[in-house]
Amino acid sequence: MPELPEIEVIKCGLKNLCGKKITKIFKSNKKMRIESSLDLSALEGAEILEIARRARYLLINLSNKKTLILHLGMSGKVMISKSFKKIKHDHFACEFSDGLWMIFNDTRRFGFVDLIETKNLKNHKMLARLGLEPLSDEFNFSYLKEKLSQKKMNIKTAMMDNGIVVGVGNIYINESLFDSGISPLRNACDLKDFEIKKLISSIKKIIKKAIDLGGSSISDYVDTKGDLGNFQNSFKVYGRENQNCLHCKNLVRRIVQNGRSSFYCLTCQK
DNA sequence: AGACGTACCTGACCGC
DNA sequence: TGCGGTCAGGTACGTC
Repeated sequence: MPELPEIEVIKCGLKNLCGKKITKIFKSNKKMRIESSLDLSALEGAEILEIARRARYLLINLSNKKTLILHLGMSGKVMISKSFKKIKHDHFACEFSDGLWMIFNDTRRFGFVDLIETKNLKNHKMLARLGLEPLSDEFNFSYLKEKLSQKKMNIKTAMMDNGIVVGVGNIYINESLFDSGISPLRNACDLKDFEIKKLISSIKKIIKKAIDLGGSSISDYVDTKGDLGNFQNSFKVYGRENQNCLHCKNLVRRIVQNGRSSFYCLTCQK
């Protein structure tokens, strides 16, 4: 499933679409999580100016002052192909003047495709209330200390709150808490200063490494060329229930917090 | 207002 | 072989 590193890898894979003109649109009649604000046929004739990313949203800025927003949900894929033969779960595709196609396929339809006036982008209901990018300089000790001081919930759930920091999903928060030696059960507001600092550096380190390795391929993530990522081979706790902790050899435990699996080591994470 | 639970969706997997 | 149940999880929304 795509988290921030996977979206970043896909963004880079789409960069060579810049300068291309959209000539044709395909849209399935299956309902996505949210319906497009503008008629997608307005894409035809537009040129791609820039590919950007905010949180888990891919933002494709167009010459007609509109922005195409793609969200991959749990199972979305974006592929670049020399032809388009519709297969199951293809929900959106556009052809460019050189014959290339960009195809959006999403088995579980947790994702969506939306077209919006670029000037209204910041007010889009999915983008308006987002917290900081984890790799930004603003995501630092003083910011996180302030945010966590208001949170009575456990640290794992708190860090998955998009209003604090974006793009850190279940895999990366599990790995980051293990790396920083912090139990997912700790109250967010009880973390010591040194623990907050360690957690921030772990998150930044792990997300950077995941981007370098091409993202994590579990279930069905692939990049725009259909290649798998490699970060899943670096997991230290995620998905390792009842296996030995790589540091102390005790068993990795699995619990459920806020309806999501948490994996952690009782000995290494306090 | 903050915290928590649930719905959305499909395919893989498991036990009988 | 097949069938029903469970799980995966980002996000919005409903409820207390």
